[in-house]
Amino acid sequence: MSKKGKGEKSERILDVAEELFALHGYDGVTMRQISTGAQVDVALANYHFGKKLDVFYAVFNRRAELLSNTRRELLLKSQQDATKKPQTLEQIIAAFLLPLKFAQETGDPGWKNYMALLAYVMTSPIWSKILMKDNFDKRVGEFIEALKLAFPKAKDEDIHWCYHYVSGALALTLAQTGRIDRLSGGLCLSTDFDAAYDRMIPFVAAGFREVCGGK
Amino acid sequence: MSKKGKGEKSERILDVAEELFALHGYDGVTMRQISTGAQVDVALANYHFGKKLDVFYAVFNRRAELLSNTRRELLLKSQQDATKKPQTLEQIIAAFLLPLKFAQETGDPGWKNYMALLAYVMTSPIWSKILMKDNFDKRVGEFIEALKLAFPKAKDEDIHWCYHYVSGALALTLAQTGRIDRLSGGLCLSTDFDAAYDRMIPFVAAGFREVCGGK
DNA sequence: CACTATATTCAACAAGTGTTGAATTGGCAA
DNA sequence: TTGCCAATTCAACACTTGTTGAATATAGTG
Repeated sequence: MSKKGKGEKSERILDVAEELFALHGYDGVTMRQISTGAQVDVALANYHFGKKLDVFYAVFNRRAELLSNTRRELLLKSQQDATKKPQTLEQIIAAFLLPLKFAQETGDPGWKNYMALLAYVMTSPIWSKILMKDNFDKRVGEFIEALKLAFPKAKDEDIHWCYHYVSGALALTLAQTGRIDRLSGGLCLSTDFDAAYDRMIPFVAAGFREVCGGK
Repeated sequence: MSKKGKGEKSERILDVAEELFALHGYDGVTMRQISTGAQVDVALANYHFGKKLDVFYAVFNRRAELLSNTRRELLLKSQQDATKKPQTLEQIIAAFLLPLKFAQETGDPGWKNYMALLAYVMTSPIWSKILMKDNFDKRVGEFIEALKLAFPKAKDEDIHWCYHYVSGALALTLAQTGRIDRLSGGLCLSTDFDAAYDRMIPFVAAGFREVCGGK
């Protein structure tokens, strides 16, 4: 039914590629590592997706749309709930962050790898320009518009910088580098997205109120 | 005088490698790209530094110590200034962030590349484990101790997560991906570290106070 | 000058890279 | 059966990779 990659081997290739790209980056992964990991011939990935670059794109796009749609749904839903008044700041931020938490809770272990891949793309000077503009920038635009409504007196400059900090805190969380595990002596775990998001929302909400005006 | 790499060609190699590694990552750069960029033979980098991995380490370590020392100096200085009472939260955060701003202001264009490299290392699941433990983790430990003094009632868990958010906001700023430029329509610039740090300090300070207790 | 140690280049190797055209398999329809 | 198309494997290609040992240049010292 789907346009590309019907077979199960095709999805296995994407799964393995997802994990490897997330861990080693685009250039740190070879087609043979992918194919041996998926237990298929080296030529099969090329047959299904085209060049190595297209494999990378296929991996990235596979879950991008789903994530983007969930974000929009949550944002719209919270807008409808708060009929008259603008949404609360926490609602806006939650609509932006929680879809990642929900994806994690589906149980599909591939999401964990995809989030690390997303962090890799977000922080790369090269990939961020190529891959973030299609799906993600549109949602970010809506997110920023909602923030402008929540802080009508704030300068656009301030809102964009504050969003930038949220984006950074999120990216490092998605990356799951394990650094917080070591620094905290095991008290905090990189993979504990519940703990991460529960604190991140009040943290960045307070930051927004401080920088973008009282309210 | 220095133990390694006296010649100017040797430094040219590090400069070019620094720029390329920051942009493309470790695996995205070849020894020949480095050598042609530095206008030297391909074997020279091996002669001076050893294997490709050692070149990468040499690039990273060249400025790591200097940065780490500046951080300690600023942290100690602010501790002495506020003799009795613990430092203000803003002082602690500034001691952590401003050394990067100062390095930028030296005029050496290499620092810009090094910061992108630092972001690459910080967000990489692999490199962060290898490279951050020597110089940086020690300073982070002192930083977190100072935060514990500033928030004596806070749970260690909360402090570590909040530091994690600061670290993420910093990393994405250092990466200079140019994304904020595009999203803001040119209103904000990735390379404008002044604008980034001036807002980042009050932003994360408010976040800390929210999550780690009133004060 | 000669001697020496360092710095730099030259030439080449073995291994690994992405990619592709041909060959093979497998299932399904006529 | 036969034919057909998609999926998969096989084998190989041209090219690039990191690395190294030998050769050459350079500069400092006696």
